Amino acid sequence: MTDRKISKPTESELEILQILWAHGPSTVRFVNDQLNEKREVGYTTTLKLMQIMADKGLAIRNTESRTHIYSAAVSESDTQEKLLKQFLNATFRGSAMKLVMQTLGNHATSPEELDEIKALIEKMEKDQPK
Amino acid sequence: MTDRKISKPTESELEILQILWAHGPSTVRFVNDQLNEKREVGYTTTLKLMQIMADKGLAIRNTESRTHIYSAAVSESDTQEKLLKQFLNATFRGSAMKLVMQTLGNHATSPEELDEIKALIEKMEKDQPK
DNA sequence: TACTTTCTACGAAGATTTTCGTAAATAAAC
DNA sequence: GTTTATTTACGAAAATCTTCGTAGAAAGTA
Repeated sequence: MTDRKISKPTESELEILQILWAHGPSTVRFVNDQLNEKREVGYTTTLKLMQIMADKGLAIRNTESRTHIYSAAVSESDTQEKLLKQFLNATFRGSAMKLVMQTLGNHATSPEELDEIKALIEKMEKDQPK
Repeated sequence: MTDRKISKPTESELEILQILWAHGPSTVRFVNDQLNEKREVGYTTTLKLMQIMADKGLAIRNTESRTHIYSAAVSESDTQEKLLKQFLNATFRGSAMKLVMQTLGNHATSPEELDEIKALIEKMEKDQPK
């Protein structure tokens, strides 16, 4: 169905989107091979999921040749932003700060990355001073 | 079933956990009322969910009085940490930095909170210098 | 050409999650 | 004491998500 609003991808759909974002337009075979590097998935399972994604408007498919080519129809950053918002509300009751603190505290971040984050914070403080 | 490993809460279960974390041990009636401030949910729906949560080990119930009292059986921070890890991998392919940047960039954070985050970063850099 | 492989379409089974109706027990109200 | 309201238990329907089997078309191979 060509729905007005694009629905939130399921976990499996997100997995496929990650592959499409990382590798660009791909065949079902390629996506399935990628998935199978992590876990066993049947070919028709992947096919069906990608067809559903095309239906939902999450992917676009080019049917010119017999082997269809699928591409992501939603951008990575838009999707991340939307999912982040939901996750933030559902899991951290909307507290961006708690999420950031928890992330920094528990997940590896290089000194360069920390500097980059600090720079962003300082920029934000400058733009909107106390 | 008393399962060894406590399973990841579903969205609805997480919603209920949030209420239990925020308000402490509660009755089904109270939780249902809280839920209904956001959206319409039937009483027996909430009851069933909470019974399932007790089965799964996500909640503990006290059945001493007729009106059972449920409490969270998992801690808020442990659950956040577990869910964050999964979300980070699924949505940001494991890049903690991208998630932090995206969060700071798009979600309101007060100057005080920004300072607190900056302080954490500086502490991390001191503990593990370049 | 005949055989094999690869691909899409389709439908449906399986699994999980969410919802609720009904019944029975207990408590409260009259 | 009878009626009404509240609560739990149970089961199953509904909704969503995941998986795959089968069939047929198209392409490749001997």
